[in-house]
Amino acid sequence: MAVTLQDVAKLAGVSRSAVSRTFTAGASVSPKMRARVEQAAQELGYSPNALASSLTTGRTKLIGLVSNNFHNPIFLQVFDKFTRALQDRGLRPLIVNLSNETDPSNSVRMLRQYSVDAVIVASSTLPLSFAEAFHNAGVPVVHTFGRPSAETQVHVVGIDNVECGRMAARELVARGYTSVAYMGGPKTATSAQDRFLGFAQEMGNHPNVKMTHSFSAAYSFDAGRAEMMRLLSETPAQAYFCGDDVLSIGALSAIRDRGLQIGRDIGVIGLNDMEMAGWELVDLTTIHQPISEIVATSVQVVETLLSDPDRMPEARLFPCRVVERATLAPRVQ
Amino acid sequence: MAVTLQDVAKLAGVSRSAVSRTFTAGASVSPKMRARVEQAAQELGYSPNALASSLTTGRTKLIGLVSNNFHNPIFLQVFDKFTRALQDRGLRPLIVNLSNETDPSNSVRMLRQYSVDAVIVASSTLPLSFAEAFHNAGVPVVHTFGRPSAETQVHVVGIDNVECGRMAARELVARGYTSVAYMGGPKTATSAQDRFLGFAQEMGNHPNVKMTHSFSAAYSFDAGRAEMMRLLSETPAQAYFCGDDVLSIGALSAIRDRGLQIGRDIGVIGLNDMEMAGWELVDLTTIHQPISEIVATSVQVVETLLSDPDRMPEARLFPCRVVERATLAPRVQ
DNA sequence: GCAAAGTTTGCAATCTGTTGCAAAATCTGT
DNA sequence: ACAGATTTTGCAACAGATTGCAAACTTTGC
Repeated sequence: MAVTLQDVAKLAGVSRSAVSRTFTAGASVSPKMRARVEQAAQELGYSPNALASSLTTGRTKLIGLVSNNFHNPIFLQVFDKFTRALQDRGLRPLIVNLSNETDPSNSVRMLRQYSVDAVIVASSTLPLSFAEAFHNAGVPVVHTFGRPSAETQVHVVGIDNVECGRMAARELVARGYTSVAYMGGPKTATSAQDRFLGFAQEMGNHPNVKMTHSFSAAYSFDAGRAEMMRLLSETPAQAYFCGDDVLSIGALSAIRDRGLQIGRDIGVIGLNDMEMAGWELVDLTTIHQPISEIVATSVQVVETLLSDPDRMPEARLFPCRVVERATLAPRVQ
Repeated sequence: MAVTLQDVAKLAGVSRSAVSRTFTAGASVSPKMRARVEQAAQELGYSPNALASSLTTGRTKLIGLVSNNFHNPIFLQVFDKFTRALQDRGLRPLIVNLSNETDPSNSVRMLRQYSVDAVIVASSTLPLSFAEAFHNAGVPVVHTFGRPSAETQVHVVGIDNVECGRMAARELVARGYTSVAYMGGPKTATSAQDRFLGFAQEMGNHPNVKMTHSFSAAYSFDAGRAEMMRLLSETPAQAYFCGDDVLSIGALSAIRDRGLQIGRDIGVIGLNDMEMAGWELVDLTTIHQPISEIVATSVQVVETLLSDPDRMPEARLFPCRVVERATLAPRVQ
């Protein structure tokens, strides 16, 4: 059914090599030859088989894009940007949905079977070991939204979660709250841990402000709402740093339900600055995470890794900034 | 670097065919042989090269998943379900993000180069011709969320948008509104057209109720908000059927901004029943679209198409139902 | 224990394309 | 028009697997 190199060669009356070369950038073909081949190819509707060529070249241009985060709307943006950036460079994203997996070995095997040229692990909740499994299998890998670490061999692109924790803490202190809390994502997520670390660290500088903390079950609306419900039934803090916007929105929902007024009775600051955070009915004060830059950089790193797979691993962390909206009390002069 | 069939064969002291057969389900290998090969494979960490095998078998197990909808949160659910359903069947989704494309030919070419076994077009805004382009290229295709048509050769899985339009109209009439409107998605989207068709058709049975309509720029929050802003500055209807939940939420935002009370002053009914529609701060009355079934069926159809590519095309449409929440006036007795 | 039937195995061709190498063709300068 | 340099072309081997076929083995029935 499909038309092959062979068919084109026959029709054009030339060797198979000639056809191959017309479709290989930088190969030596005379204009005359090229014209003849292209004519024949046109006629037959030929287009080269990328998989067959990958056999000899050792390059598939397939990039594994693995994530376990298919419930947080921010990841739709992430996927959008990733898929576009990759295809703009002629690379093809092969998606792996890890939602229930805890064991990397399956995905490693599968992606190796498809000879992906590299893997992007896009998750702030997967442990370092996950990305490392790819590295150990000899596949270049970048961990987007990962935790940087001196000992690892994997490239990391993301934000400094510890610094974000500090930033949130400073922000709450500056608003004059005297009792604050961290309501994190799942305890096992590196991002949840690091954000807490920074938060607690900064609060250490303000012994007169009371600090508590807790973790919720997932980075999801329901988890945020449930956790805030629980907190409100005890003695709540004056303001919360929620580990993520969608968690924050869940928390806001619980707070409203209790008839408390957000911003005045109780403050919330999130993290991510997802599109929805700016919607009038949410209007969430949050820490902006520069998703576009993170994704763009990740793809860039992948690209350099393609030509230089053993390049020294580095961590590329982007600065964040707080976006002031309506869920915190005004700054104290 | 990579270990091949050859290497395993050598180590096990058997022919390459033997190794190939141990890794091919249903091939004839003695238990003794199999054990020996598996032992050797284990030792070398061998796993077969899916791409090389696809050369001879003509099957890649790659499924093109093409969409242009990376801004509507409902599509994160869609991707989640698709990627899982596919990988549960040993199929691999190769994503194509079409956001800016209008010409199918690029994606057709690209997916043919990668020899995808089939394509899923997941979009309610792309024209029929898009999916047909794949069919014409000889690639089995199912159009999820597409518009069924008697003349086409492509399989369609989705909902009956015309019926949904009628359903919305009946619902608004039952609430006693005397002036209603349709605020659709982009005029070029088949879903927006069909929903309007049904809406207008049903309203034809109620000449005493005034009906108007308009289309917005996209299925997005911003578009919904902008369009509702515009409508409110003229003489708004009492209730709106918005073509989609995210559009509805945009509209709600505009309505609140005007200081109008939702449900009492002005009614809104959406379509999709996205997760967010159930969040307390949204609480949107909407028409539920059974995403899970639609996706599951789409993948099923793809699977049957793999073994029987020329199977008669059919449309599989799922019933929808309205989910009553807080954005419409109560039903009139 | 033997022939017939049934299994398992290996050989060699095949899938589609790339590439090093040497032969053929073309170009250059005079 | 010719030698020498340069470019273009085709041959044949190769990438990593699968598979029809026939040879080699096992099993079965008697």
